[in-house]
Amino acid sequence: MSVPEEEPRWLTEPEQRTWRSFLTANRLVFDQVERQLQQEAGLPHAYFEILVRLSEAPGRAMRMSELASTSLSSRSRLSHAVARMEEAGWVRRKPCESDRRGQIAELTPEGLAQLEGAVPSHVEEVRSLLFDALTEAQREALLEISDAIIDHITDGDPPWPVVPDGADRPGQPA
Amino acid sequence: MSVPEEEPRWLTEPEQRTWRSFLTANRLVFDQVERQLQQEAGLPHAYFEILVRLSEAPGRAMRMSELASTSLSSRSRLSHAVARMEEAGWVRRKPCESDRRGQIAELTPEGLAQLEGAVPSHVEEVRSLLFDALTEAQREALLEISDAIIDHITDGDPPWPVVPDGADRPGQPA
DNA sequence: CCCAACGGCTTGAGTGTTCAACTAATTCCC
DNA sequence: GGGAATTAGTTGAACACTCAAGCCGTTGGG
Repeated sequence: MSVPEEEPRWLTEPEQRTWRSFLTANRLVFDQVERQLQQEAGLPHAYFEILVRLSEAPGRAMRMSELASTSLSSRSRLSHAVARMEEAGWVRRKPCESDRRGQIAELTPEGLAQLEGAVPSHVEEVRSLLFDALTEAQREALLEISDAIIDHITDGDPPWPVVPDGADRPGQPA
Repeated sequence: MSVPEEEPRWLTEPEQRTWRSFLTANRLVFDQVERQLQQEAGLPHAYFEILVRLSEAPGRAMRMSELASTSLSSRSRLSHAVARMEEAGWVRRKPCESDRRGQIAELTPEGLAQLEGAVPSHVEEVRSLLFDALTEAQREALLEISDAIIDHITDGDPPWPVVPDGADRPGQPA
């Protein structure tokens, strides 16, 4: 109804095509990842990511707020998610010693088993959806592009370290 | 719980980094697009996309099933979404002449106004989130990569024509 | 010391998405 | 032509996410 006074900088035609393709590619990939994970392991991708982050943390435990930011989740979302996963027995909540406001989420053995059960087919799916479609040069370009976007948006303050520090097991995609 | 018998093809370390960055970049971009559109125009991105597709269709009307596939929406999702947008007065349902099972969704003037009100700030957001982060070469690479992914997944049968055919107005991102 | 501001986390209502089940019209094909 | 299979679309229940509000702890001046 109300149109801003200034004419916005429209997208050029190539930009628009890029945006639409980017959007489409993303929907296709992530919708399928979501479906696959839900079917094979009965968990949404957001939960999977939370479990991955927890599994990589020292002691397989992490402060709620830290877990929220590393898994790109709002606090609210994480709260709901951990509540559900606690019911499922995959996660335990513990009070935080140093700050009585805090909560620590800890991955249970059952949660780890759940995660490890979900990983193989998920990895397979990611490979077949994404990497099988790309040449090595494209893969590399995609990494650089993604990092450029992340840097731009977070202003050089990425939500998690680029190189995961968990060293005792093969890396998990998240 | 049940682990497949064959060791899956693990992701290489560069592949894993690429996947994580891709995932992160995507979340950052699309979460923000969603938030922005919700705040400024009070509609989710999925609804916005539906309105865009409708606005580009001849007669600003389209069969439900066609609309579903061009907007990358499930039939169920579209049904719910159109129901809501019909309540809001943005869309009208009409019976389909040639197939009495069919329904035709038509964009109302109010719906068009809603869309046109939402576009400028959305375009601005897309530009500042995505294109401001990329060089022209990267933008081009992103287009090629996205198209490669789309082709791979849809097996050369993209859900909508690459070049939008609406000609009487500046292109809208979706 | 105390009160106000802040930070960490949870909660509940509202909304969107999914999945499976369902109705109804159409097509296939014997 | 008639009945099975298919296609179009809707519906409701289950679930996840968002937003705003709220509850404690903690911190930082006066």
